[in-house]
Amino acid sequence: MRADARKNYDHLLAVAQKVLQEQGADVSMRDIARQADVGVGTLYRHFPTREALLETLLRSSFDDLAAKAAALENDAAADEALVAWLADIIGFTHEHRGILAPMMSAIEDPDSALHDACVRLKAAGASLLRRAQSAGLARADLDGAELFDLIAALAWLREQPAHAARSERLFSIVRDTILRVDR
Amino acid sequence: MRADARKNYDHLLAVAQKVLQEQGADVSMRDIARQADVGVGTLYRHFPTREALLETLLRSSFDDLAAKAAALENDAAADEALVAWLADIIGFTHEHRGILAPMMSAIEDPDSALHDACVRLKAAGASLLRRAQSAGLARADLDGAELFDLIAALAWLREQPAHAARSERLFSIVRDTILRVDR
DNA sequence: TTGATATCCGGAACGGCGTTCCGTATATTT
DNA sequence: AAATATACGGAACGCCGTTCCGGATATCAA
Repeated sequence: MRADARKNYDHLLAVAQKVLQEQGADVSMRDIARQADVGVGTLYRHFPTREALLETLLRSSFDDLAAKAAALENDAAADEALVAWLADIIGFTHEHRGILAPMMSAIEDPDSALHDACVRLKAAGASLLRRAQSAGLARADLDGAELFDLIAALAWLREQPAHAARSERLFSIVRDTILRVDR
Repeated sequence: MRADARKNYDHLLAVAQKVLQEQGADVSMRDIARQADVGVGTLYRHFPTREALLETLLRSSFDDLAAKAAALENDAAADEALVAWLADIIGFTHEHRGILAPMMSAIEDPDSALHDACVRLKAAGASLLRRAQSAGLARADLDGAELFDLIAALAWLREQPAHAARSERLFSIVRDTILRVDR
């Protein structure tokens, strides 16, 4: 990569990080380019799709979430481990406003730059769920896909201004539902 | 209203109904005008916002939902009544793809043409919930706002292609959560 | 140092969007 | 038939995502 290209690439990443954080993941590509004092062509050359940009920006966060999940696999309390990770991932989507929509399309599109990250998250959740189920700490009639749906739904709710106040409340309701073991 | 205006109004409504059903509630206003062989100005004159158009189109559906709720108030089984109505409203949002987003903003915006309809739905759900709670058939630690959130989340999930297959499954999970009475 | 060349940049261009506005046409009333 | 009120169409404005290419710039070879 040519030196000027590298510089632009790094600069774009830095600016995009700030702008995304301020405006949400659905800012216009033009805005990002403008804020970086760069032509829109330059932005698209380095990141051919919005998802490619998001993937690059969030890779470390995704890695963190995966690492956290792996660490929690060894946590003594399988139920608390699962719940803690759920809270993490919902916090993540909330922290990165607007990321949910691209993730939901990415999970269905193997060509999306975000596809792998989503699949990894889903698998990590499924694994934590299975462990909790094996320990008899989570309801048995739930699979990874369903868990992912529940997480996504909670994350979506959290993006709705009208719902903000009830965020923790609904999380705890869903938590109880997941952990409830019929006895 | 002038005769030609009335004609256009009716025609627009008919065309919009068809187009919305085919393309979802987020079709471009231009498309609607085009399909109706009408200038875009004419569409906007009759329906100054997309929400105004949606409200007019769906008014009868909203009324039906309200009437259904009222009828269910007299149903012997308060729990089944609540669940039946939940299924109805989720079916409604699914039938009218794309209606959820405008509804979620409308509920926070008293000036939206959809605001009243949303408030009525929320109130109807809350009422059915209270009745089930009084009968000891629904968990007591849930209020109307939270119920509305749960419905919205399920409706949102149902709009996600990736989730389609698990639609009924998750509905029944949430149903159990709502109806579960700690004993 | 000086070409030559590969690479990269900026921004115009295309088609689409929501929305506003107004000159023109049509219906209604006098 | 003339006057008036009303409604119509679509151009215009400023946004958007995305593509494309002429010109600028960095790198490399001589």
